[in-house]
Amino acid sequence: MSVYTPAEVVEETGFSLDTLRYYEKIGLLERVDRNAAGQRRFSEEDIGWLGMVRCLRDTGMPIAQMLRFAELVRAGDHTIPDRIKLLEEHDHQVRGQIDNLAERQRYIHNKISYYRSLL
Amino acid sequence: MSVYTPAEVVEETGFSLDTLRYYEKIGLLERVDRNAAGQRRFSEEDIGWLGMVRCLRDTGMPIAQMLRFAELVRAGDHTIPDRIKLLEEHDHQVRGQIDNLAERQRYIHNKISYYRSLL
DNA sequence: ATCCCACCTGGAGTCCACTCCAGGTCAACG
DNA sequence: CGTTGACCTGGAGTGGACTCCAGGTGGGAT
Repeated sequence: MSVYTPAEVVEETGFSLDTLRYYEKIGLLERVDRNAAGQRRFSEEDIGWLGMVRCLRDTGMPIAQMLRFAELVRAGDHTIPDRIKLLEEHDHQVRGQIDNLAERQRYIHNKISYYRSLL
Repeated sequence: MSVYTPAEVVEETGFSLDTLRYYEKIGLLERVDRNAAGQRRFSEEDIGWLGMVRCLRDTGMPIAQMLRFAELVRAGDHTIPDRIKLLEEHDHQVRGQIDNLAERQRYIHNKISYYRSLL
């Protein structure tokens, strides 16, 4: 089982070291292992979880909801239906965001066309 | 020329009254007319501009950049090429957001499928 | 006439998600 | 052996975008 130093995780996940520490502090990331010197050594699982966190964060999920999801994950397999439900709701949310952006984009295109017509 | 009371603008634009005042205070909204009692009376143009602001805001443009755009608009017609440039750049930004969301959404779908496979 | 409710102003407070800081430890490199 | 430099902790600070508050005015319905 390979482990990752903080610098490697920063590189791998794109989160800053401060953000990783913050996520651990608030419990979004479960207590990360330490080496003898007290330095973090992230596991493969931590990396995987951080991939999920990145996805949820980048699709606009608030930290509070990610925490709820994290708790479901920790609570064990019997929460899988709840996790599916949460992700499906979030998926709808994301679809809504995309549709909304596409619609706003049409407005922007119209505006650009209008401006061009004035030249 | 019809005018709108604050309550009507709130209704029409979906911005809160506090947000409208805030936008005026920072100059995102040009000084709105007042009636004899000092109450705001928004013009048709204000409404139109607020539509643009809503579009830009909802596509994630930071206030600082909206302010730049507002200044271009106020500076007159010779800034139209600059406005087109700004909007085109923002349009790319929005396209990027949409693509990114769509990609993240695939991740979410995979995760949901995976969870379903465990049931 | 009176009462309420929509407004007004300047300024303070809030929320979120980080980000930075001070002061300290350890391992390695030259 | 000294000095980086990567890392640690707890806690304070930041930035963006509002949101709320206190104290006050004015106009319209009853």
